[in-house]
Amino acid sequence: MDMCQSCQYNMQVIEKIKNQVPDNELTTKLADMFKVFGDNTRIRILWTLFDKEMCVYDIAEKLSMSQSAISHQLKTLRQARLIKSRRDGKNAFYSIDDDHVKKIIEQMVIHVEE
Amino acid sequence: MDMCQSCQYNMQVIEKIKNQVPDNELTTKLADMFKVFGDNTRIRILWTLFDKEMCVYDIAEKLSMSQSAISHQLKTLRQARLIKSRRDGKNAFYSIDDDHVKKIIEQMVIHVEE
DNA sequence: CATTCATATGTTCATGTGTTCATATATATT
DNA sequence: AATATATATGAACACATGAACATATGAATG
Repeated sequence: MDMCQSCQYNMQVIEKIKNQVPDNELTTKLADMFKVFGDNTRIRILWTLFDKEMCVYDIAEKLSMSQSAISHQLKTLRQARLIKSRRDGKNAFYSIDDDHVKKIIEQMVIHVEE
Repeated sequence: MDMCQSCQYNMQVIEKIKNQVPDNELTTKLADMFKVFGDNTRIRILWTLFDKEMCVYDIAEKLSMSQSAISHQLKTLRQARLIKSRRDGKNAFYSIDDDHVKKIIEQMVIHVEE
């Protein structure tokens, strides 16, 4: 079967993982990154930003949550480099920072929907 | 560019995600599943099981942790259906339950290693 | 059936986490 | 400069979580 670039990359990763003692530094990084995804509010924020940028107020409104709660979670997501922000006057617009973020969520959707 | 089956599936998922109000039931499932991955011990267990089944004692030994701690985490992983177990005499052998588990970890490895 | 080995589980404790509330900062407008 | 609007931040609280410890269960073996 033909394999796209992304799947070829995956194969390389599998080879790297196989038969190795788990590297604690790497697994810690992985776990920490999974933790950032492991909150309903943050997933909903990422979902909301999936294909467009939005300002804080609009995210809060869309998710029916307080501006403060959203802002706190945006900070967490920004620190993890999953989203980026840009200021435009009084507003701060947030968007997904990395295509991997989408792939990771997609993969999990595939998993939980089976 | 040619796309493999897996990537075509991803495209379908993107379409599903775009422009939708986040479905709270789905995002909760996603977050809960990410949470299970979001612990260093559990990631190390999954890593250890990546290409072979192992019994509890050997996992504990390999990760230099107590049998009790490993057993507790195995229970969490089993409840989330990420691993399955089979008994053979006195031993319980655990293995990855679903190829998605590998893909999800691979995707995250790709992400954190950039 | 008593013992041993492998695994599972209940409880406790310390630590981590998410939200709320109050307040601070930043930018635009008058 | 004063005010309004948008966002960020700090502290506090309730709740979740992971490991340690003690103990229970289950299976093999004498």
